[in-house]
Amino acid sequence: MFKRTKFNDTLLNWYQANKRQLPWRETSDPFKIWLSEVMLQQTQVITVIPYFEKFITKYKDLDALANADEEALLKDWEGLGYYNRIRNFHHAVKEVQEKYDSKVPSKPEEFFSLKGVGPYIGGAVQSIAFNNQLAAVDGNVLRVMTRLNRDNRDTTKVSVQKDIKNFIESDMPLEAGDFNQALMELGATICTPRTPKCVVCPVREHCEAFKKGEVMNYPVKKKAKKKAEYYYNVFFILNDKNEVLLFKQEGDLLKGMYELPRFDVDTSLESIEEKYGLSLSQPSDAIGEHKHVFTHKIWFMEGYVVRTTDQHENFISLDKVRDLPMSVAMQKMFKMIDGL
DNA sequence: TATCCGTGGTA
DNA sequence: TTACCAAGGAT
Repeated sequence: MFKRTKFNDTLLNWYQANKRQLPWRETSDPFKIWLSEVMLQQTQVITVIPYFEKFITKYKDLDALANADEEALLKDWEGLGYYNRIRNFHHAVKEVQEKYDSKVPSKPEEFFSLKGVGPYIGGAVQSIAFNNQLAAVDGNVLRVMTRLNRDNRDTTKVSVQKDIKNFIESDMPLEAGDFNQALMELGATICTPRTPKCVVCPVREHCEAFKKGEVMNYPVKKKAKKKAEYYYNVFFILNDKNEVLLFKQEGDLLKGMYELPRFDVDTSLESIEEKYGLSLSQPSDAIGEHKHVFTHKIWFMEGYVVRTTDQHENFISLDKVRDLPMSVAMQKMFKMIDGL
């Protein structure tokens, strides 16, 4: 273990002199700080910035977002991924509106009970917005701490993350929010995964891995599973008014987003006709193909055009399609029929 | 606890 | 190309 007191001071001083100007650092509004942390979950700063600006412009305060329609929020979130984040945030914000008079709870136990608030977001918001003495342990912090301590435990384990959180909180500086952000900032800009800039690291004298020349050995984590591959035919089912058949996605993946009919490649046209109660023309030749990579799976999609003269309540004019929340996978499919 | 959730960037 | 990673949480 390294000497925490001196380390804390050195890191805080480095942070004050080197911190990046980020939009969410220009506000003290707990609602906006919370929103930024939800967006930043598993998402890079550079990606989040334009979405954060759009949201705080469109939703000025907690009530504005609480009163918004879920579909409008999903549309604004479109392209950011992990769509349950905004659905959970919407749910949580409505709970704050009802139970806490639209004021973000400054009591950790109340805040942690809200949907989508886990150890990281809870610690981050409570420390940054209310200066509660809690750690915010993200991937940056895990990397920094395991290098400092030559901690070779598997950081994908929640138990290890929890232990590191406790270690940080055992000697938390008074400026808890700044300290959490300092640890993350160090990880994001100096103590990076592939090419850490140890030569300019303000705390390298405290770093056991640096002293041993083993920085690249940390963090230790279990290898990711290979992605499962799925092969689909995706259908543009068009009626005589040139409207397209579209459905709101159910299940876990992309829940709430709209999608074209998507079937395993060996699905017969007859079973599709039966499912929708439509009489369909023979599919066109494939109009394009697209590979889409998710965290745990890969979709290989091939697009086809099919015609029908039958009625169905899910036909939507192509003009209105762009107003619906749509995953990037489906956006790429729709580019195949531009000009059709 | 292990697995599932999006998307874009990098070496 | 492949694998990894990014201010993680729910189940």
